[in-house]
Amino acid sequence: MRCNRLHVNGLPATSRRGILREWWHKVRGQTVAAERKGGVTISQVAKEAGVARSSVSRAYTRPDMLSPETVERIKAAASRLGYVPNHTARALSTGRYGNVALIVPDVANPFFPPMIRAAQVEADRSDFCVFLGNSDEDPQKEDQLLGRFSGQVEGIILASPRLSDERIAAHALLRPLVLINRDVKGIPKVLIDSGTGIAEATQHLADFGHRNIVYVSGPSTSWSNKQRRAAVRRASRKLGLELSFVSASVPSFEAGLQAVDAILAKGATAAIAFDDLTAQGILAGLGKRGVSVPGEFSVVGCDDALGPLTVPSLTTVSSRSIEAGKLAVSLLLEVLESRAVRDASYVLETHLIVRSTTGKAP
Amino acid sequence: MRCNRLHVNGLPATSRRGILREWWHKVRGQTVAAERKGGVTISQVAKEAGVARSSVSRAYTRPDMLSPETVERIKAAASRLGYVPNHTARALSTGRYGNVALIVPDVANPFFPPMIRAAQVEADRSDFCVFLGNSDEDPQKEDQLLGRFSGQVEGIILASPRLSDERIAAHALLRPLVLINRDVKGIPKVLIDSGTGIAEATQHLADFGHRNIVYVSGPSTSWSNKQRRAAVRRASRKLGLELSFVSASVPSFEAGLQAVDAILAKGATAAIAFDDLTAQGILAGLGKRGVSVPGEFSVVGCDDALGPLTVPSLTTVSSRSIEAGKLAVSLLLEVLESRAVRDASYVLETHLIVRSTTGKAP
DNA sequence: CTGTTAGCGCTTTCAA
DNA sequence: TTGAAAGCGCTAACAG
Repeated sequence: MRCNRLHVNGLPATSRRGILREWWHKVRGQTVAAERKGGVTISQVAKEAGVARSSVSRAYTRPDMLSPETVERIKAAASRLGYVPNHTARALSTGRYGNVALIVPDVANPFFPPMIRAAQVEADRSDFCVFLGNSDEDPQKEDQLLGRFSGQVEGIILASPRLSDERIAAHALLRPLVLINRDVKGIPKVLIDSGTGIAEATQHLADFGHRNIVYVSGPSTSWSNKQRRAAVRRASRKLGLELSFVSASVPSFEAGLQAVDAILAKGATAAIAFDDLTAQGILAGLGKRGVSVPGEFSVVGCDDALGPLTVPSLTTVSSRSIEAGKLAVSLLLEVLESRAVRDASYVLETHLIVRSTTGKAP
Repeated sequence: MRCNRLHVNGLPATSRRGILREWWHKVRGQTVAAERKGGVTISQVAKEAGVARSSVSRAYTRPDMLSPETVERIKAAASRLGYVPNHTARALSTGRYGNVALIVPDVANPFFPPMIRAAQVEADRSDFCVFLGNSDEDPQKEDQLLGRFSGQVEGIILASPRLSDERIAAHALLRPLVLINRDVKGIPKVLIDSGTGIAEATQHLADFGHRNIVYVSGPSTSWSNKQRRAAVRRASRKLGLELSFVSASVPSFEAGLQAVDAILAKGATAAIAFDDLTAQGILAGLGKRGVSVPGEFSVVGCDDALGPLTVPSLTTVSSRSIEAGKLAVSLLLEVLESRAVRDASYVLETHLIVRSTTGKAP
């Protein structure tokens, strides 16, 4: 009974097909019908089980609406045919995709992977798949990704966007949107408040007798950067420290390395970097110039992206990126469920993690 | 964790809607119709442009079939309404999803992000979106993800799968599949041959006078682990080194840290670790026990996941994960295009990168 | 409880 | 070059 149906339409199958089919049977033990393009449809199952198509549908979505035996019979027929519900068709019909998108500026920046992972896990718990987008720190690209995704996802999470407030707001009207580390009015967000940690860092340096420090800033369109910059400024003023700025526009090891000359030229004895990657670059540059850390110079990073993994281990500000990823997803799902724009902000505070790259001023 | 401020703007939902709509007009100047569920449809554009729905469709998919003015008129109407083609509906109709999935064991393992990024970029070049899956090093989870994705993607890339050959083969029948760092007969794959690099590493240690070394192995289901293990074994035998094994079943900093006692107990003077994360953990553990590196003990990692970023910088084996990601995608797209299972294997060779964690045997 | 009947938004023959 | 119409596979009223 299994194999006959497809042969009836006459055309001799190529021998290649034959081989494939045999293998199929060995591996899965399913009927030939399943070999077709996409797969078995609801109609075939309906016919096989002798019920209406809607009943098959219900067997999967609202089994409680059917008699147990019917469900049983349908499921049996389905598995006999190797039926798998078509996600896409379902989405078209319900308007629910069961997908969310996550867009980050750079997957390879160690700040993001833990966040991505957390988001992925959380989405999975609610049976959502996640699209990942990498904007390469480019607003244009970000905009483009947003557009491409928005047709097939329930909602979007935008992490550390480099896009303008206006464009973000525009997209937020098309799809539920949740922001991470960006504050746009009316849009739900998760903010990692590195300000608190940065303030502690500044205090920490002052305690060690540093009087002249520099903040090595990150991307100009980054909310986090603005926030951190403001925090050092505020704290320095309060503590009477001399503060100057050096800019490393892209957060990377390279950028930090290249910033070292400028940093040293400022006559500072300590630097607070936009992030750990930059800090690590600075450390490398300092080493290359024979400046010892923390003996002659102190460095603090931000985001605790590398953990205690490096030597000397980096004094940094905790990041909470894992919680942020998880929260963003659950916030998004909540918004989706309530179908209302909850203008919520979760703020995660941070603190200084003292390790080995800071010490007494020389 | 200090205090998390949760601030929710508490306007009643109804009045918010009014405000939202007004804002909409300000920001985008679009019609209220666009506010509806998903967005503007082909029919609305058709009406606006005074043409048939099919023409609107053609304006996007086969503009050459239409007169230039008609296309123009349609595009104009479309942008006036803010029309965006519905990816899902299109997929249902054509059977082409325009998506690929990438499944990795652990996004947060620094080996993968560069690969993910490369894959993402390459897919993007051909206008494909990528689903990201994180299996958490769990075969079950991997299987599950495979199932969930397969209904909405063109093809799947499985990086360093922990799944059995049988299950992989089974999935390969349902969807085009490309493997990274796994060798299953009949399935196209990209292999990073760390064997060459590992052999060099062993030679390097022998040159430094080490006679007793240990290989700290990774996940038992990992193809790369088998390959590396075999490579050290082969090289050690050839060089007449004494070799023992310690197992760190999950590749992580933690696992490396915990393996140190066992390593020291073997009486070895050098260790080759499954990957850089593990190596870094070993380094930390050694430091904790006051064993100096490379003075008293040499360590070599694998995958060059951390670059020269750490201090002392890790002697390791190059990884080529970026090329692997890129290749895997282009291989997959090629398979999709030709609709034939090209049983291709790309093999990327590696080499030793000598940095600062290896030295003369004590 | 279950079947019938419309669609979801788009593509794709087939005619005109 | 364009339009009409028939689906893609599934869900969701609305009747029985």
